[in-house]
Amino acid sequence: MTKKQLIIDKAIELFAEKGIEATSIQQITEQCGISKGAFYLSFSSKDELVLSIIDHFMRLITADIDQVVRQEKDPQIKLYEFYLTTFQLFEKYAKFAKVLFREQLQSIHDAFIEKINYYDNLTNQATLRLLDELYGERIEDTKYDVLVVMKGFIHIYSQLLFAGKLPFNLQLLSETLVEKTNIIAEQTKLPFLTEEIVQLVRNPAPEELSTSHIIEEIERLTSQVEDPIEIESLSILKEQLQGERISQAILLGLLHNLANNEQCKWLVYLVKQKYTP
Amino acid sequence: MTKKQLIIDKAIELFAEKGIEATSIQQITEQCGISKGAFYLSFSSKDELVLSIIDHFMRLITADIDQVVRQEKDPQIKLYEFYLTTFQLFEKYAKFAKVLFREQLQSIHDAFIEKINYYDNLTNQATLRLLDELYGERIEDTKYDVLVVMKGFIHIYSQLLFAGKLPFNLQLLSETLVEKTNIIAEQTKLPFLTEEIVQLVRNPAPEELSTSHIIEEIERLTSQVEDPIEIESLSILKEQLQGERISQAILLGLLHNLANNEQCKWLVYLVKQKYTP
DNA sequence: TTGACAACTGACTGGTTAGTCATTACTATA
DNA sequence: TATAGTAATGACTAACCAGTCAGTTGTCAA
Repeated sequence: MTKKQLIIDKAIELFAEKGIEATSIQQITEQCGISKGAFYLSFSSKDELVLSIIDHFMRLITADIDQVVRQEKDPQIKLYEFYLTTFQLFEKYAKFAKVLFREQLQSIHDAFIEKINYYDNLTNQATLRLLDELYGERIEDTKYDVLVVMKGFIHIYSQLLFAGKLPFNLQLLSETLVEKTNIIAEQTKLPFLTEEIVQLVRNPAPEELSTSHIIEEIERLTSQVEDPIEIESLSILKEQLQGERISQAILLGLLHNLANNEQCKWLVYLVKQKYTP
Repeated sequence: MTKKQLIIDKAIELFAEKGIEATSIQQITEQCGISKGAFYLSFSSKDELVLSIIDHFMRLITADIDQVVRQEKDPQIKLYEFYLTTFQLFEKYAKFAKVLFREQLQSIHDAFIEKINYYDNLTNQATLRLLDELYGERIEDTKYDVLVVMKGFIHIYSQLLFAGKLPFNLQLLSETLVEKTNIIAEQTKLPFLTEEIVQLVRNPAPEELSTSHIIEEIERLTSQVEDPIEIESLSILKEQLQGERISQAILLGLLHNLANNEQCKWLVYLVKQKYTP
């Protein structure tokens, strides 16, 4: 484990316990068994640490959820898996999720909200695509309401999950939420949200999806991954993206090689967003 | 306005802007135009200020919502009014509500969560009574889920309210939530929450409802209210509660006299809880 | 063994915090 | 006007904070 990862792990623990604001760098370095100076070799400031943590976890979560929604499957099953994956991710990254819910509207720094909003919007996009597959034109008027209600379900049941000490039956919970979502989507006649939310659910900033940004991510990963297949895949992927014609078959094959490595999930997500239908 | 009230008002503003943790006593006193020492004449610590603020607003909110639910009306109309009142209260005390949502799961101090939970449970009790009126036995299996879903609706739409700069059409929002609530309550077959939540929605601590506690509240108010009718009502109320036989007619009449004064709302709520069916 | 370089340390700076308390200003009664 | 009692002040303490940097330690190659 790199020093950076160690710091992130311990910081998350402390943030979850006491909140970001109330946790000092001192306490984090003590928990890590390193000196204060060593912290500043890995991160230039406390803010950078927090932003790194948000990026780190939100990328994992966003990529996983997107992957579930992109599958070629019965949309009803995907809806179930969407809920289940979401709750499983919250369980897996419980401490981070606690921090997230905790500081939610809270700022300390506008940059934090902005970053969280950015990833939130990405997930909203994926969810809207799923809703379109599920109900299509039938919920044209109410789709934003259905989206928001789904987020409300997730939000409030997550709170219970965190308040109670677990373990909950997440499969059963997801089943009941699928039922509720279908009922709401099929029966709701009155829309509330129309255009206001379009601003809130705005498209993600496009610069993230530039080819050069993706190439950078590949180069970053090249120095981190160890598996030879993955290294070669990254190398070929770079060539493909820089070449003139891109073979979908090769692309998908390469992404498949990389999909199981947590570090590469974000890259896979970015490439799929940009180059696959 | 008392000095205490001035401090509460300005503190709420600053807390809403920057969060509780990030707001110093210094800043609060500067905003009030008083010295640091003067603050400590009104509150013994920052924690006491925060707890006072929570009490102050949660009492107003709890009492108002309880009053809506207690009316003798068509339950469907009460459901609508329940939502509308909730959102109107959030709008009225927007700054406090922001602080509440902001620090939500956050502790800084366990005492804060405990207090918020206490009032949350009171509102849950009122909501469950309303659900019983609305759907009775039909939702015996799913009533806790319906309760939680209602809270999810309120939570997530409130977040939108706070994120967007308002103004939203709260009447329309409440109408759509009535529709959604009815749909969920009448159509949901699969229960998820059963007994776990009974622990979370536990009854409020009973000591709050002791007669002596209510008498104390009357005495506290006697030195604060100015309207002669209200002063006399408090005096007679005290006699009634200390006497052996309590006349329901007199009681209700007195409560009616006091109901319009914001300061007295909590007393009215307490007496109704204890002495009226 | 030596030298070069990177990793690491922790005392230190300048700043902010909650809370205290000797002192002063004000107010009301005699 | 004199006096007693209360309200208010703000300099002060001790603790903590993020971030810095001169100096130490560890490592590896020559």
